[in-house]
Amino acid sequence: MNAPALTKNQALVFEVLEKADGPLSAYTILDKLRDHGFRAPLQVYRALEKLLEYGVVHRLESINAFVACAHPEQNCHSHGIVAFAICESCGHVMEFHDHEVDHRLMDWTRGKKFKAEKTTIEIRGLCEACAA
Amino acid sequence: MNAPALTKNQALVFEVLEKADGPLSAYTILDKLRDHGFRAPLQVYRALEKLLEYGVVHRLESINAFVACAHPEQNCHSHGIVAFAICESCGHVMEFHDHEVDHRLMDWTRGKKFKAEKTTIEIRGLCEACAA
DNA sequence: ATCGCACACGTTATAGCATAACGCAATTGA
DNA sequence: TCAATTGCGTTATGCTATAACGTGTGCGAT
Repeated sequence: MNAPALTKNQALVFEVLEKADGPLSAYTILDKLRDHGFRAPLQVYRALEKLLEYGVVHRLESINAFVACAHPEQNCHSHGIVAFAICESCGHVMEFHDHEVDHRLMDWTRGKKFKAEKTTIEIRGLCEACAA
Repeated sequence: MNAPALTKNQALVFEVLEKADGPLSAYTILDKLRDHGFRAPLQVYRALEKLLEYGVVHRLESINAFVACAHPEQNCHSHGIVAFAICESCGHVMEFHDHEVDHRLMDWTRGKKFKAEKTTIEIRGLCEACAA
């Protein structure tokens, strides 16, 4: 799923996420875009839905927030499972991939004949700076 | 964290989760316990908080639901990271552990000096029966 | 014994996250 | 040109979770 040109709303939402230095909730995004004419949550959620589909934005399930992909130039969907480390103090998020983890999880699903659609890996804790 | 004797509310909530053959939302639990005097969400959330702490219940972040631990006789917290495969069709959940995955994620966090507190691994898709 | 503390509990209210359902406008392609 | 698709705006609603307050009970320390 490669990203076609973004619509106005999608571009606005993406821009907000890119500029943020951490994940944002849909409602926070909404607030940041009120000056640009956003009035309702659905405007944000609809844009997010597409951005997620294009792979340029990730959803952090454990904190109900969204974050711009760390390397949007490539197609993130081709990197296998994306994992996140989320600092609960400063809110910073690190995105990474580990093919061995992918492999082990795929082994498991294959063994169970489970058809995986979407896998979430999120580590919450304290980043180096905050743990000190 | 080993489980002390459960209080009345905790026992009721745990029983509901044990009898269910899939994850339940807090509000679904609430509805099932109205006959036992439950009136408000907090009664459920407070019980769940303790049950999570004792390791006899897991929270599924990606679907905002709760499920009884698959092997509550042991202390689940001692098994390393718990992973879940969640069927989006029938709602069934499989719980598993993979020490190699744990190891890889721990390697990563150690490398980044990230202090992990809680790790979520959830695979959503279709179970064997539903994929057929 | 009784005071103080910790903890479970009950209740009301509110905050935060997400989607349903309707209608309109622009685009596209048969 | 007509039908289908997609994006957009709006109102309303539903689901998830917690804040804040007060009550009662058990239990150890003085």
